[in-house]
Amino acid sequence: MPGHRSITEAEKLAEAKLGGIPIRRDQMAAVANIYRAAAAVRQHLENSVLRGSDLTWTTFVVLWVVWVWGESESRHVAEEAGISKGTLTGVSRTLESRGLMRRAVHPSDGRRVLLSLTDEGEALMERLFPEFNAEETFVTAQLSDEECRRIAEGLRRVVLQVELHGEERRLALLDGAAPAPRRSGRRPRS
Amino acid sequence: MPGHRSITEAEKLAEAKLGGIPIRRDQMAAVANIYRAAAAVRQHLENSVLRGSDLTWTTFVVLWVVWVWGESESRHVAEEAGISKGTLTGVSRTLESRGLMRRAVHPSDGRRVLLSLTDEGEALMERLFPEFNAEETFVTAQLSDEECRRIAEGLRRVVLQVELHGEERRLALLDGAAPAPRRSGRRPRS
DNA sequence: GACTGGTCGTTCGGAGCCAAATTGTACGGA
DNA sequence: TCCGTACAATTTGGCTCCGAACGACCAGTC
Repeated sequence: MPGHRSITEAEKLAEAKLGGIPIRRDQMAAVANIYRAAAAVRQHLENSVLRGSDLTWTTFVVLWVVWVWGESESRHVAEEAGISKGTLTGVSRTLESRGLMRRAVHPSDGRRVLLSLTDEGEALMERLFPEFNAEETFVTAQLSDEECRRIAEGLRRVVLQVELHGEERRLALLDGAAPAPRRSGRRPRS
Repeated sequence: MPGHRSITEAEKLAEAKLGGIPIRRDQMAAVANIYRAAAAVRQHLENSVLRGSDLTWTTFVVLWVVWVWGESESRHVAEEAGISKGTLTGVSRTLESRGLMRRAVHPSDGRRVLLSLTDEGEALMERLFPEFNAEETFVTAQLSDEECRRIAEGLRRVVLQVELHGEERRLALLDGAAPAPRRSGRRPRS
């Protein structure tokens, strides 16, 4: 498990490494812990309630989105679930093959695909969600309701900051330079 | 981008779906936002400072851990970086092949491997870390220092809760039943 | 020395993931 | 009707990740 050596200690070492160049420690600690917590929570949930139903975090989130919002177009589902359209294609087909999800073409626009839960999927979520929520409660057991709300609100602001200004910021950083292609992924044809 | 439909609205829908079964909303919102924020932050950092040096989040974290803590045994690095031993094997070899990291067998125990940065790796981190920290500051720009500290502290409690009591909890949930094997992963030889 | 049990890192199978390229549908003008 | 553009999902390629199985190694015991 991560974090046995304290983060605050790490901050000091990092600062020493840089010999005087100042570091925003609070921001560093916040980001580091966001990621740690996300990984810990995901791992715990996959290894407790989800494993039993043979779901991963991603498949569960996709099911959850469709369950909550009802029949939806797939690009919206991808957006809500925080995954790319390409990933959703695979995930939704897996779920379809397991009889939990339906995929139908939009009645008036042949390009779009509508996702909805089957009765079986519906039943699964009704059973699973309370269990899931119980584990959410477990992992946050050291926080009061008020603290949970505070944290949720703070993190919402982080997400919003990136959504609203991230693109612009990245462009500014590049400063006109070439956007440096991703190492993985499909290569240009030529 | 995720989250255009509000989470609070989703909570109400989920509760309605369950027809009276109570949900811990604050805990649900906290967990959902932890994950959203982690994904958003990771994406922003990979697409800004890391992309230029052809690093992913994981490779950067591994470099960072070794940079901060100095030469370390690989199982400790995996633990600190929050990745599995298996993943670290691949990552550290990639970094070695790029001349950023050294891998040496432990002088007195032939099983262990010691990881350290090369001069080139050291130089890269000295250049990169301030840039990284600047983006950490960017994503948390809507939060005060005090709020960053509060959030970091709250999330630390979440991580600790899972680390300290997660295993026990998962065993209790299974209640003696078989641990339900993972779908993916290496199969027995037989 | 040969067992034995425990602890390393490594291997490997399957799922996930992104983003570019591609395919297919829609729709407004020539 | 035939284009061209726009926008939808899908395919594809490369990489990441976990975790079970595995093999190398260590220490203790007989």
